[in-house]
Amino acid sequence: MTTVKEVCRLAGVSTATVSRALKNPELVSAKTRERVFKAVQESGYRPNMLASSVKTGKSNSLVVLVPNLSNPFFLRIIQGIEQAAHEQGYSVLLGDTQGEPAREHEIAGMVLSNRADGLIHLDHSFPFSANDAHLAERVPVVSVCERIMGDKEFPVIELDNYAATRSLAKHLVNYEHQKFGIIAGQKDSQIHLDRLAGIKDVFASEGISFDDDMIVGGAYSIEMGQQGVRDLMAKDNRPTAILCFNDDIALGAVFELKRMGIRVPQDVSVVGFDNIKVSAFIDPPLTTIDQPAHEMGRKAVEVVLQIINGVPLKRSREIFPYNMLERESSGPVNPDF
Amino acid sequence: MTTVKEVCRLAGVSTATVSRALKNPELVSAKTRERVFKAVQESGYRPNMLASSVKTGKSNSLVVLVPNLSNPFFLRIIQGIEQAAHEQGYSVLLGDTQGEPAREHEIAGMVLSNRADGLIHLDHSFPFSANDAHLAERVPVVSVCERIMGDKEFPVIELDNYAATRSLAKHLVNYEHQKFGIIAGQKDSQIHLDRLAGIKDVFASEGISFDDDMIVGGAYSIEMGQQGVRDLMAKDNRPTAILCFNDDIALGAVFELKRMGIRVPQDVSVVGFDNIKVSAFIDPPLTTIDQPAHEMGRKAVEVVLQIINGVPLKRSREIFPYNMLERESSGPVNPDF
DNA sequence: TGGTATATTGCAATCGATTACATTATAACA
DNA sequence: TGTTATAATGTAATCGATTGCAATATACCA
Repeated sequence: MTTVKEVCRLAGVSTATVSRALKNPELVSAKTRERVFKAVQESGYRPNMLASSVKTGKSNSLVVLVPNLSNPFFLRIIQGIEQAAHEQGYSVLLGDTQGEPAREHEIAGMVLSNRADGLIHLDHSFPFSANDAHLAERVPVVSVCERIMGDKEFPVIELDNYAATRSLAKHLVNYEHQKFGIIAGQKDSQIHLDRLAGIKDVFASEGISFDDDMIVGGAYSIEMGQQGVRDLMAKDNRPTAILCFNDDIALGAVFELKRMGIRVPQDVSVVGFDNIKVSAFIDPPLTTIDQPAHEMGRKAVEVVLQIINGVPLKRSREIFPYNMLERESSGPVNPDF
Repeated sequence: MTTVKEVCRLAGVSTATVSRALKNPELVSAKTRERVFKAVQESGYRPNMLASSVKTGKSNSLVVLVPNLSNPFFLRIIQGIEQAAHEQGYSVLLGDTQGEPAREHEIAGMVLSNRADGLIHLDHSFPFSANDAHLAERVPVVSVCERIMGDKEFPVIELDNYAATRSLAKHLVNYEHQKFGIIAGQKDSQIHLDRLAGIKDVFASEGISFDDDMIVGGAYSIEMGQQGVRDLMAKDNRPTAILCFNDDIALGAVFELKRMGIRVPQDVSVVGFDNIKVSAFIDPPLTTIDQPAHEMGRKAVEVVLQIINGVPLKRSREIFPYNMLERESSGPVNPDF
């Protein structure tokens, strides 16, 4: 591999000059600069990023922890992250944890071993091992769309989940629905509680009775949506409206309802959450909450870089606006169902 | 940050011993080893990966070039890559190029600057800039699902695209279809040619006339599928069967056909390619070619690591088996359409 | 117990950059 | 032209690890 030495030889200057010519050209005379550039060109020299990182102490990369790469919603966030990071000269390390704590610890450890300067977490778990917990104090961490559990409060980029599900619930209540079902994702997270609270508060103020028995689910997947529908429809008071805590669940729910011969939305209304791309193109198009995932990803980079650079944060919680998209999967209640 | 020095101090040994205790424990006596471990524990020491990478010359990471992160098919490949990489102690750098050559060059440059040891390319473009082309000679590169254009032949992990589209075409011909439309993705790639050849050869041997005029498209997106359907249906001889070159296109095609009041598959059959997750859950479920994307991603890692480690490759082209999934978006021709 | 083989450990060079400090060249000015 | 301020360059230390070689400690054997 060609190193700076080779360039020195070709240009007849010292390593210091080469380094300066490339990083701080203004410190080097125009003549020498040209000579160095030509030597770089000739030799095909590329500075060894790792070596410079050792010296500067910055790896110029961020690591992103994803609970499950197959969820297309995360993709939009990651895309935003990747773009913003690149604009700032950072590269993105990807870690798919599959929800396994061991993997999380391992990947989060990258920040501790100088492989990454900061961590963006797309899940609610505390990503470090108990052993490393105290080390995590000094590590730049931001979470997106979820709040990280545990003692330490990390900055978070999120949606007003409470208000968003309120909107959804009101939307359905306006259509005269009285009997509801909920297919949730992971139930141990803060966003689950927020979303549930939003719904229940609407029910309470509208005088709609709701039993926790009508909450099913447990994972953010299409299959969970199918299973959830089967569970709900087996109950005594079948719901006429189903709130799904993400679009994958809603997709599965719609699919399963239709398979069972139940019409959407004529018999049962279904609403989702996230607005993944396909939601607009299924039959019927899904009523859902649009999260500005791309922008949220970008914001996460902005915030984590502020922490890295020691810029004080204006606030530790960035709340993004949501947008309820009323499409055709929800409609007036069917009294005969 | 705690460095090896701190551990030395606590354990009362030299840096060499600490390094060995951690990397080659068998070279250190049990007693000292324990002392070192305890010191590591106490100090919360984490070896600086970058520093060790400088010395060893290996970054232990791979960079993945994705043309467009919003295509869910890539996700499955990336997931396979990420898993396999992690199992081998490698981490994955993600680069979303958005098809922009400048971005590609920049990201591919990571391998040249020692930031990554190898490159996995999910597109057909030659990823290096003209300037770096000669440097690319010594760089471990593998492509997945696409063949990289240019003089140099890189190892490739791919499907037998020719045979796969043959199967699709035969499947439709068996249903007595005579009038076909194709909605393609990027038309300048090898896989496009392979897929087209497969279809045309079936047509030729079956005596079906086909005009290139019936090939529309140009991008692998849902919107392209919609546009493609509009283009095809505006033609004099409307097709009764449409071959889409990926599932996103097919999704858009099905959506648009239904929107136009054309039934799928009763009036028009639609087939896709890739088998993304949702394809099984739309209405109607999509007939498509299942690519073992996850396995292909894993294979890509295996191959690129072989190149990195100087293990001679058995073959430079790994062909994976495809699987045609006959679902409900395709059926017998409707003579009255 | 003495001597050799082997297991442990430390010293110091090294990886490929960056950068503080020292030195030399150039410019500016009286 | 001599002096001083400034620009340009070089020397060598440094970042935090790894590792070849040398030195020392222990084990083994006669």
